[in-house]
Order: sequence, then structure tokens, then C-alpha cells
Amino acid sequence: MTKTEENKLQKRAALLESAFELFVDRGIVRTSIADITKKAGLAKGTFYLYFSDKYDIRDKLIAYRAAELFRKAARALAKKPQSSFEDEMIFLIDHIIRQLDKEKMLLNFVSKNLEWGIFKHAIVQGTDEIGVDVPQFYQDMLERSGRTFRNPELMLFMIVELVGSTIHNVILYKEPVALDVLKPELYETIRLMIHAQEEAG
Amino acid sequence: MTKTEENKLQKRAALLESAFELFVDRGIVRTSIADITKKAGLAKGTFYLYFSDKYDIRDKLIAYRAAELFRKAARALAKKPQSSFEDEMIFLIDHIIRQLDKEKMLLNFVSKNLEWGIFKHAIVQGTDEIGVDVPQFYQDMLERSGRTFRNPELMLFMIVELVGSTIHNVILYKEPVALDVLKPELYETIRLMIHAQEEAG
Amino acid sequence: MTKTEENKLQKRAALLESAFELFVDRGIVRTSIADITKKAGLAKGTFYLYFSDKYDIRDKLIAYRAAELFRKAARALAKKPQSSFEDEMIFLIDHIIRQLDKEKMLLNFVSKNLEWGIFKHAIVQGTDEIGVDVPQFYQDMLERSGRTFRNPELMLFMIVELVGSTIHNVILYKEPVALDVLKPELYETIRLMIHAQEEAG
Amino acid sequence: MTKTEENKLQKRAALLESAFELFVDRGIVRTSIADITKKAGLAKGTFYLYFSDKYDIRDKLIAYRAAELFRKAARALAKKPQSSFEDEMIFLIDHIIRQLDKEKMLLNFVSKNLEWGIFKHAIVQGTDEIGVDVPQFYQDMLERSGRTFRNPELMLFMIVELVGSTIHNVILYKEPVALDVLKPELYETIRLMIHAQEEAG
DNA sequence: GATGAATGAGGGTTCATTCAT
DNA sequence: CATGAATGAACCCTCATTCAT
Repeated sequence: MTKTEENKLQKRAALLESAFELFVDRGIVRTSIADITKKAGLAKGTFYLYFSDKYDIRDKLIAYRAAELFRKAARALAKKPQSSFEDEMIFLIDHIIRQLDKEKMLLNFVSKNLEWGIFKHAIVQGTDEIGVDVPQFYQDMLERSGRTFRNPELMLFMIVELVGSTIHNVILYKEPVALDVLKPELYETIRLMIHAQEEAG
Repeated sequence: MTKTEENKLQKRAALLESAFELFVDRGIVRTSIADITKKAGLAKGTFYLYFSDKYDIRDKLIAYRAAELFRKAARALAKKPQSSFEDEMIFLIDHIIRQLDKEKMLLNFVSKNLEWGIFKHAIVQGTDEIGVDVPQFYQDMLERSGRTFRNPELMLFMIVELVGSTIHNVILYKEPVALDVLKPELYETIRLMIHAQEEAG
Repeated sequence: MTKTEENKLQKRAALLESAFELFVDRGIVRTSIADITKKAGLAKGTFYLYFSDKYDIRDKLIAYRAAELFRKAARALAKKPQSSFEDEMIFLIDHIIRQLDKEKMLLNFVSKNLEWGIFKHAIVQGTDEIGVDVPQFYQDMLERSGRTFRNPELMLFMIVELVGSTIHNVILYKEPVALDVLKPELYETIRLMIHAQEEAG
Repeated sequence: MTKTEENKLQKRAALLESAFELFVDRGIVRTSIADITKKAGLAKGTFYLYFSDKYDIRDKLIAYRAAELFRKAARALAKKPQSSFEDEMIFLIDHIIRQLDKEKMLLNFVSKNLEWGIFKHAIVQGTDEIGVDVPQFYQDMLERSGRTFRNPELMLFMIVELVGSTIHNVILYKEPVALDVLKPELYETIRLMIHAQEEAG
């Protein structure tokens, strides 16, 4: 990698980082490109060498951060001995929730976006964002478990939506309950959903 | 009510209606106050006699429309003979889903906002939006059923979030399944959640 | 006319005047809307209440100024007793040339635009620019003279183009000759063109 | 010529060619230096090694293309046996008009610029554009004919302006007449102008 | 109360030009 | 010689908000 190329990567990273902080801080609408470049210590025009507009950088950011969340959880799962399908599922979810609880900024940003679109198309095409093939990963989990479900995709969809939409309020505002009150109920519900979907072996 | 007062109400309604159509049509960011007043046939300055800014009118609108959804469902429930708690709950949810399926515009607008904040604080304080006291209504339902649950508020929260977040994709994009595929699974899950929360009588 | 309306007309006029001077001074490309409004003592946004963009004001300006040139010449002609077709034609042309010679700024601006498009479509539609129907005026001149020409429109076209393109260099740079050297040759050529086009009576 | 020198000429030519096509296509104002270099397959900075800015390349281009038009016409004339002054003049003009009618792109570009400045100073000083000395050529034509005119330079000026300004509308928009309707009238007018200028031998 | 003309800060975007590689 | 990343001034235009009428 030449010096110039390194420089470019650095600048791109600086823009992404600045944008992330500003988006989280004051929202996307209230963040201007001038703000982003200023924070990154670059000229306004430089932004357009790397991204086409504000929404382009936002999308790259969401995809990247969400994939990262999942990647970490998947890596942790891989280190553990195999367990039941529902245990693995809950392990993954719990891992992601823990990350988001630690990094509330990230939660607020990924927020409502950590949902179907992301999970289904999480293979980010691009030169640099390393992709994660969530559907394939899920498929593998199913096969490994040897169990069959009525509608596995719908099941995942419902679980993801339930988790994604409940944790937002709970982590950020502790409303209507604190996170450790939600968790057991949430995980029990998920177990129930999985059992209900299972077809008689 | 004097003629002037009638006039004022009419103008306020015109602004709300215009704003709603424009928000739904092109989104809030792309709607200007000039657009709203023009569509309402009023002068730009008049807007500020009724609302403080774009986000003020949006909030009034969401609260009003969401309350209306609920009010209609509650009214329909009242006409029926009493049934089990879970049947009544599913009746209400199904009624709201049907409304949103018919009026996709409304869904797209209320969208992700049909959730905890709204349900909990749906008593809109204001001069004219007729309030609906959802928590009280829920309390009455619980008492009427004579049953007791571990954490009724958390239970409602989870149900509302699950419904709110799944129907959006399903109604608007039929993704990952069509609405009538989702419904039975969704309602079964809700029943399971209610049972799991019930305390031994 | 209300005070507000008077005010608006004044502002519109101020913008037109400022734009004209700047366009003449440094050309259209090098004139920004900020320049125009600043010179007119107005805010930048005010420009857009009166014109849609730089090229809109330019077109209004050209049409208005060209029509004015013609209107003055026509008015002067009307005060004279009727004479031959070619004398009237040359009187008009000479009158316009004299105006342009006095106001070189105007020449530089109308410049190459004082030609077919303008003459043919000089009826400016708009709320305020008073139109002049050049084709109709020409038609009347022809009829009044009682003479017939092979192709009157083509004849006018050639005359207008010849005049318009020669006077520019001559008035502004005295190149290749001074204006009073050009004039007799120009007018003689015009007479020749008219005679050559005349059909045998 | 060394290989490097050849390379340079090639690059220069590529820039000229790209600029010409873009100028013709979308106008000078809307063409950026990035566009030109991209089309030429060169880097942006390279442009400045050959031209000082956009207007520099435009001027070089107009001079070059106009000179080329004339050079071709003059070469064709040289192949013919000598004829009368007016016949030769009209031959040249007709030759140029034919070229422009074939290559409308070129007409649109040279357009209003094919006039006095160009004809008088058509000897392009520069490293590579081969010059054509139009005034000298005209002088030779006059001497060869053995005739004398009152003001030969003014005569040429008027002819050039008349031709240049009429063909633009006629070729591009067929307005107010088609080219073959204009031509006989135009050429007759030119003959009349020449005769009127001739001094009694 | 109602109007809508006026404001001017601020947004996104382009692009000629420079200069380190 | 050639490159193309970086710059940042400058542009056009939008729009929430004010205020004289």
C-alpha cells in the first residue's frame, strides 16, 4: 500500500468517524457536510471524493456498524461448544444487546435500523466494508441443529423485530422497565416462539 | 362558538390535513411550511398562529391519528359481548391492523411511531385533540378479566412493540411474508406471551 | 396601487437595473445573484421572489431593452410624413443605430442578440414588459407602401442581420472603419437589397 | 521529432479534440476541465501543462477550426482556373457554407465567431496551429483581378458579417427560410455589394 | 387575526487550481 | 513529465421566521 493510499484510507476513516459522532450527537438532519469535514480536519470538497452525499455515508455507516455487531457475536459463539438452537440464538441476541447497552451512542444510531433490511441484506458490497452473510449464517445454524420449523424466515423476522424494537426504549430510557427486567421475559418469549414454530420431528 | 372561533378551528384543521398529506407524500424533511400553507390556502405567517414549527404539527398529528386508530378499535370492542382477555386484546390489535392495511398512507406516517411513547401518553393535551386514556382502558380490561399477570405493563409493551415493528415491513413490502401469513403466527405468539405471563390463579 | 405594490415594482426595477449594469460591466457568467442583490440593496433571497434565475432576468432585460429601442424609433417615424418604403426602413435603422451609438453599454449587451429571434418574437409576454408587435408593424409598412417583394420576410431578415452584425465592431472598436464611414455604404447596400427584391409592378 | 515530443503532441491533440466535442455538445460554461481531461484519458493536472485555462483552449480551437475552413476553401479555389473577382469570392463563401452545413456541430461552435476578428487576425501565432494569412490572400485576389474598389476592407467586412450572421439561423433552424432559399438571394446581394463598391475603371 | 414580502443564514455541490508524489 | 488527491472559494437556491400592513 502506497503512502497515498494509506492517506486516503485514513481520510475516509476520519470522515466516517466524524459523521458517526455527529449523527449520534445531533441527528442526521442537523448535521451538515461542513460539520463532518470540519470535525475530520478536511476541506468540504474532500467529502465528495469519498461519498456521494450525507445519506450515502449514513448507509455505509449503518451497514458497517451493524455488521460489526453481528460479527463479534458470531465470533464469540464460535468459541463455545455447540448447544441447542434456542440457546445459540439467545446467546447471539444477548451478545448484541450487551454491546448496545455498553455503547448507547451506537444503539441510538443503529436504533430502529437494526432490523429486517439490515439482517437480510447485511452483505455489504463495497471495497472496504467486510461483509457478513447473515442469512447463510442462520441457515447453517438451522442445519446444524437438525430441527425443522414451519417458517424459519418468518420466525427470525419476528424475533429480530421484537428484540430490536423493545431494547431501544428499555436501554435508553429504562422504560417501561430496566434492561435486566426485560431480558428474562424477552428470552422466554423467544423460546416460546421457537417451540411454537417447531414441526413435530 | 362564535363565527371567528369556528373560522379558527377550520384553519387549524386545514393546516393539519395539508401537513398530513404532504408528510405522507414526500416526508417531513422535504415538506416546507410554505408547502403546507399553500395547500391549505392560507398565508405563510398564519401557520405560526397555530403551531410553533414543523415538528410541533407533526407531533400533534401523530398523536391525533394514533388515538383515532385506537378509539375506533375500542368502540368496536364495546359493541361486542365480553370475551376472554386474550381474545379482546387480539380483537383490538386486529382492528388496528385492518385500518392500517386499508390506509397505507397512515401506516407509513405513524409507522414506527405507533409504539410505547404513543400508547403510554396517548392522552393528548391540547385544545382540541380528544384524548384517549389507553393505560386506563388497559387497566379496565385487566380488571374485567379477573386475571392477574406478573408484569402487565411489560407484557403490553412487548406486544405493542412486536406488532408495531412487524406490520410495517409486511404491509408495505409484503416482506418477508404477506399479511395473512403473518397474522396467525403473530396472534399465536401473543397468546403464548399472555399465558406465560399469567400467574397461577 | 397600494404602497406594497409600489414597493414591489421599485424592487423589481432595482434588480433589473443592477443586473443590467453588472451584465454590461463584467458579463453574465461573471455576475452572481449575490452581486445583483447587493447592488440593488436587497437580500439574496429577494431575487427569487421576482425572477427564477440569472437567465430569466437576462431574457426579460434583453426583450425589454430591445423593444424599447424599437418603440422609440417607431414613435419617431410616426411623427414624420409618409415617405418611400426604403426611406422609412433606413430611418428606423438609423434611429436605432443612433441610440446604440449613444449608449454603448446597451449595444454591448443587446449586442448579437438584436437579431432575428428578437425581431420576430418581440411581443414580450409578461405582466409588465410592454410588448411591440414588430412583424405586424413591418406588415403595415409594406401595405402602406403599396409595393410587393419576392420574399419580404427573408429581406427583412437579411437586413437585420447585416445591420446587427456590422455595427457591433464598428461602434465599439471603430473596426474596420468608423461609424460614419460605414453608414453610407450600409444604407446603400440596404437600398440595393430592397430594389433587388422588388417585383416588377 | 523525439518520442517524447510526439507523445506531447498527441496529448495536446487529444485535449483539443475532447474540448471541441464537449464545447459543441454542452457549451463552454457547462464543460469543466475535469470533463475534458477525463474524455482525453489524461489527468486533470496535465491540462495545465498545455493550456492556461478553459478560455485559452477555446480560443485556440476557434482559430484553428476557422483557419481550417478557410484553408480548405482556398485550396479548392486554387485548383480552378481563374475567374472574375465576384465569382471567386462567392466560390469561397459557398465552399465554407457547404462545410458548415455538413458539420453543424462546427457551425454551432464557430457560430457567431466566424467574423471580423477571426478573418483579420487569422494568422494564429502558436507553436503548431498552421496559420493562414487571410488579409494577404484577399490582397492577392484583388490584385489578380486588376479591379479597384472604394474601400475593399469595408466591403469584405460587410460581406463576411452578412454571411456569418445569416447562415447561423438558416442552417440550424431553417429560419426564416431553408438554406437553398437563402443562397441565391445572399449571393445576388454580394454581387450587388461588389458592383456598388467598384470604382469606374 | 391574517397576510405575504422580505430576510439572510445556511445548505449542498462544483470546480479551477495547486502540489506532493 | 504526469498524476490525481486535496483544497476552499464561490455558486445557486431553500426556507424558517419576522413584521409592517
